[in-house]
Amino acid sequence: MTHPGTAPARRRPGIPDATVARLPLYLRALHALADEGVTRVSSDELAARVGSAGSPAKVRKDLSCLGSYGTRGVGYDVEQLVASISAELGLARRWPVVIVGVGNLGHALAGYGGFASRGFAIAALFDADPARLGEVVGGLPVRPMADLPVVVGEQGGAIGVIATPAEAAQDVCDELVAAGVRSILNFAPTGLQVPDGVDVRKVDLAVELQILSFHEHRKAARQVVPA
Amino acid sequence: MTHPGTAPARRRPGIPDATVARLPLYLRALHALADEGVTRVSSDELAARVGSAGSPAKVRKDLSCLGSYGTRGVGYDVEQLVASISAELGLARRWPVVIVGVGNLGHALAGYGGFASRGFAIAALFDADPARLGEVVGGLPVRPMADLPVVVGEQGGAIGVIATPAEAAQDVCDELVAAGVRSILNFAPTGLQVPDGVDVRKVDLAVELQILSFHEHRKAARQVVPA
DNA sequence: GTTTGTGAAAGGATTCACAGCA
DNA sequence: TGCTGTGAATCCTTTCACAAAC
Repeated sequence: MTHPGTAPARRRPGIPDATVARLPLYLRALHALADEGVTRVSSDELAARVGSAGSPAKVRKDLSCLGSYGTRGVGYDVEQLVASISAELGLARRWPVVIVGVGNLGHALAGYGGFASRGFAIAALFDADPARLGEVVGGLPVRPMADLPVVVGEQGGAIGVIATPAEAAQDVCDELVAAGVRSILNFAPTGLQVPDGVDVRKVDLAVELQILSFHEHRKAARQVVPA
Repeated sequence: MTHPGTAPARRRPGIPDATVARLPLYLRALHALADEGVTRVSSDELAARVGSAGSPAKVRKDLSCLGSYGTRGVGYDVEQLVASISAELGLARRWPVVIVGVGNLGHALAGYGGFASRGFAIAALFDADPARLGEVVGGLPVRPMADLPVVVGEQGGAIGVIATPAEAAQDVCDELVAAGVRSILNFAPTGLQVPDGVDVRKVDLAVELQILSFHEHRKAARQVVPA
């Protein structure tokens, strides 16, 4: 910190991306700790809980971005950290999520309980296939794409989830952006072009497997030709 | 390259992780190009196809790890690159995948066509719930966890996918490792402890949304208090 | 002229290691 | 004594920029 002795926490002129990506993992672990009745945790313990992505030094550096919520010689207050990270991630508000594409994956997402418990509310489901319209999935009716701007407008913004086949993804993406969505989670196995100011994160199941495949392949090679 | 004029491609004393994570994206884009009948591609064009994760310089550096498969002034041969990346990722072989947990998400994964077309074969489905045993999902019967070592043994190794609730994930992970699985894709929202030599990749849907939430939150703040 | 391949520079992220505080 | 907070050092990644090759 630049100078000591003033307000307890000043922080945050830009949190590194790598840290932002880990804050949700800490939050997850802290909620689990809270459920177990634990009230204090050290950087060592928290790192262990997070698994392979965590080291004690990383935990401390990451958390120091939020201000000083730890006590030397003792550790961090679980409840306080939960509050601080939640605030930083913008989870004070419950974000509306719209899911486009109600195939296999869309169904699974619509039925996933983990969203509600972690700050998100599924606001609506959409599908381009007229045959699916009106079908009720996870308690919500499937709506036509034409309704998208209305729903996003009503919600005052939303996070968009693309769960369509690859061929449809760019069109859907364009429609989401036109409707005012500025954050998109893309499950379709294709890259998306978006204007500045729109964030896209992608999850491609086959890509994850291929990365594992690379390492598995290497391990196998190492056994045959050791050293 | 250290010295010119010898064999056409020498390569690969360790590919950086960041590059490994992008090779599947290039492969995806190249397959799409091939389907369109395109036979040559430049680093600029490939970068554009990959979307936000690509820059021409990155493409060139990444591909240079595989050896020299480009032609200056012309670009890369699509077919040759597909072959070269596939080989590097170990996709000559079709990897068996075992899925544990046949809930919402497990169903979606079992029914996902994208695995087969991209180098993977679902070898078996498992669930700890006796009520689900024998149920047929995506053409495969749900089997008891006790069968896991047999199946992994028969296949000579496999990639494990954990699609269970968080509470069960660590136990399932231990069983997978005990059965000989050394590469795991974890969809359960919890960190996993694994011994050395086992790779874990994780996909947590709520975590992805929370990262988007952070940026959305920031964007909103920026509008209210503009610089 | 065009586009690759690659050193060199710049920018981030992680780890180290220890001062500072409870 | 124990554990946080943090500069310094290290490592990894990305970008730049240009010579070499077509």
